[in-house]
Amino acid sequence: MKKLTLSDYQALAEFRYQIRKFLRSREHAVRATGMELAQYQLMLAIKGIPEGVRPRIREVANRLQIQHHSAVELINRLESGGYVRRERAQDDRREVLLALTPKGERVLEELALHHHDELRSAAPDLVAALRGLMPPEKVRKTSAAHES
Amino acid sequence: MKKLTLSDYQALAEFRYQIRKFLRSREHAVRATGMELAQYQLMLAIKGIPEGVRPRIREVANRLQIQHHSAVELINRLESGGYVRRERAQDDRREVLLALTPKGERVLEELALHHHDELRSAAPDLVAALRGLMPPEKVRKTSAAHES
DNA sequence: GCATATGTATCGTTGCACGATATAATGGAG
DNA sequence: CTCCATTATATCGTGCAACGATACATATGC
Repeated sequence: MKKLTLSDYQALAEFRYQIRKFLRSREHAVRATGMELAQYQLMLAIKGIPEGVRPRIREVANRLQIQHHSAVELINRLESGGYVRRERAQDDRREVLLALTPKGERVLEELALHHHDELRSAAPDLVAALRGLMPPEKVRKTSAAHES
Repeated sequence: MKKLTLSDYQALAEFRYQIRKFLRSREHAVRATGMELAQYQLMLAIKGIPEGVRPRIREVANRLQIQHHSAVELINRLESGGYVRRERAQDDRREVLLALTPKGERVLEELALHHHDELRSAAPDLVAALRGLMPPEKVRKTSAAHES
């Protein structure tokens, strides 16, 4: 099995650094509204849930890739903050459906707009950092790009 | 100021989901060795530090984009686990230089190898997800696109 | 030598996430 | 219809990560 060279380690570390710088500024933006990053992400998961999928706790937990009871805790905090509302499903009364409150919608919109812009402007750097990890010969075509 | 459409929210949520799935599998790989993700990342930051930069605590904290005292705590745990060694700098005795122990090197190599492979195979999907966030017309050239 | 800056460490707190376990509702086997 | 396994949610106790405030040590300029 092949070994990593020092510059492989450097590329990994550099990629992580770039991602993290981006994440960090988002963290600050989120905190400035009085929420935590994980809470914003949960709200985003509710809002951005694919068509036809019901916003149950389990579903949202899956989208966030956390245990369902971690989601429960996040939702408890979000509900206390007045960002999110729980609602028992009527057909299957085990299910709890989630909805954003008007306050939640407002905050989410502001943050997501910022997030969207930032991500779009960071995208080229992220792509470049990913290229740094690829074998040198294959760098040119990242995925489907029929080069210039 | 422009508003986000529902599909913008879905794209953001989807991107987050894809990243997170990747991150999660790494988390599991790291935990399986008895470490936490953040601890692995700190070790990677030590190993992958740019040439000519000394692995001081402050420096590493900067690379991780955390407060220096958060790094101190991570390092305390890493040192207890025998992954990392502290060493006072001789010229400036305020500085603490970090080095991986043989055990740390071994674990890091194994994890980073796995990480490197995974990241390389996930790269096209990540790039594709990033494209999903770009305006449809500008999709072709990911980075250097000067407007239409 | 002393004030100030810089680097590291400690304390107390909060949030996140987890495993284990509990409670509630559903649905199927008999 | 009753019992039981399954599914969905919630609670409890724990550990890690990160933070702000603060303290301590060393270095450097005046």
